[in-house]
Amino acid sequence: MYSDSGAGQASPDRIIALVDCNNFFVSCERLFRPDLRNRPVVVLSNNDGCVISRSDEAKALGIRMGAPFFQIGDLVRRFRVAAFSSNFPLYLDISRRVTGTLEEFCPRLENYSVDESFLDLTGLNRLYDIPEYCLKIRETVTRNTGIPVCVGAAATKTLAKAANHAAKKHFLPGGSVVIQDDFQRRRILKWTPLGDVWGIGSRLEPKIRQLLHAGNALEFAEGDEYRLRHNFNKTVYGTWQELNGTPVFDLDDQPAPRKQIMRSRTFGNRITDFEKLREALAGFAASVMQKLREEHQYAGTMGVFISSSPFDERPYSNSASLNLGHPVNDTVTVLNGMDRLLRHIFRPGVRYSRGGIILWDLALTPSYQTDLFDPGMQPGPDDARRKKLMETIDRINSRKHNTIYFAAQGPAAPKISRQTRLSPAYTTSWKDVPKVR
DNA sequence: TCTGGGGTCCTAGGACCC
DNA sequence: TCTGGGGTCCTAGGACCC
Repeated sequence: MYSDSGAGQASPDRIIALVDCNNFFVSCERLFRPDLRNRPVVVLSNNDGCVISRSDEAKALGIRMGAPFFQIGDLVRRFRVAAFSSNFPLYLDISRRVTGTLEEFCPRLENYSVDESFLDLTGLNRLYDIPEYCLKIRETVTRNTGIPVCVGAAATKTLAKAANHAAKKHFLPGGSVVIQDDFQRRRILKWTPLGDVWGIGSRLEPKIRQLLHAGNALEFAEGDEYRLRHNFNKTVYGTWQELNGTPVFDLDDQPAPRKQIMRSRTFGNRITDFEKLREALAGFAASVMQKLREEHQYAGTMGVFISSSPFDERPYSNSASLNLGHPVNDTVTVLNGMDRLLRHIFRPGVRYSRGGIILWDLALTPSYQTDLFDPGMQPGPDDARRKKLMETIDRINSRKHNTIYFAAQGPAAPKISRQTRLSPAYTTSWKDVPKVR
């Protein structure tokens, strides 16, 4: 993430654009439901628990990000708010289409999240007028995919974020803001509340406000460098430098393989029974191992965690981990490990509301060669059979999720959470493709 | 019995992001 | 009754070694 070299010595025409989809999950749902165009719409988290995406109309009603759905029941009924369970396969598919369009504009691109990409436009100012180019990106994405986006561009990622934020909040028209000189930089930063700066969250905001007497991004950027460096860590200092136009965070267009993978859910109903809990965790294990194999990785360490609701009178949570000896990618080994770990931390009488599996020490090879002289570490015929079995299961399940599952997952394997407001899988499942009459 | 400093490695916890 | 899921990075402090 940090520049290895040349931080602060970027070419004078370095320009990074951030393209951010507006209300992304809601916009995806609206693609196939044009009748929802001017209605308030929200998308809900797992178990239809919290609001995780809101249309402008829903925001105007005062529905907060993360609001528990059951708490806004009145608003939902009174204003006919359309609510959807989250449909991640759909959102991922649309996300890929957006990225595909962006690639036509810029070869160097970082997919920062499902709804945001950084584009390196450095050098293009010799061929194009950058503000015009950004507007064209915006129009083309919307035309090709139906998803509205905003664009912000500047010399650093943090400034591009601020510019994008300004475009989104309708500070400036056109849905695109480009910072090209110091006057524009100061103007945008003055409009940006401190807590909206990328990298400044709810814990740091009051501390910075107090120590640097800063209420907005400009006052933060002009705060005393010495005080800053002696009171905060280097990430905060990096953010400060970026607001002042010095690049610190590089474009990460070739992300390293991830370092951990996990699967966890809040259960649709509380679980007290050991067997039921084990079945739920077996489902997470199967899912996380499939993901691991998809990414051609092997795990060296696994962990299990379980907890009651934090709102319980006497909350309980615990976790345990296990060194797997050598990196593995077969589900059976992890299911056995999960069983051992769970027996260790399971406490009877607790109403469990959540659990999960984590894998660490990921590697791209099984690394049998750790000990050439120990025949126990060589791949044997069992490993080959196991490998073949996993490949077969993955191939079948890639066509239809959970067609084959492990006995440990129990008879109710696919149903751990409640999703009562799911939209059809318009783009990823043939049977749900909309029909033209 | 008491007494030193410096280095590395690991882990837990805290902060952030979307 | 009902409160998301999946990541990253940084730092402090303990264990251990010489």
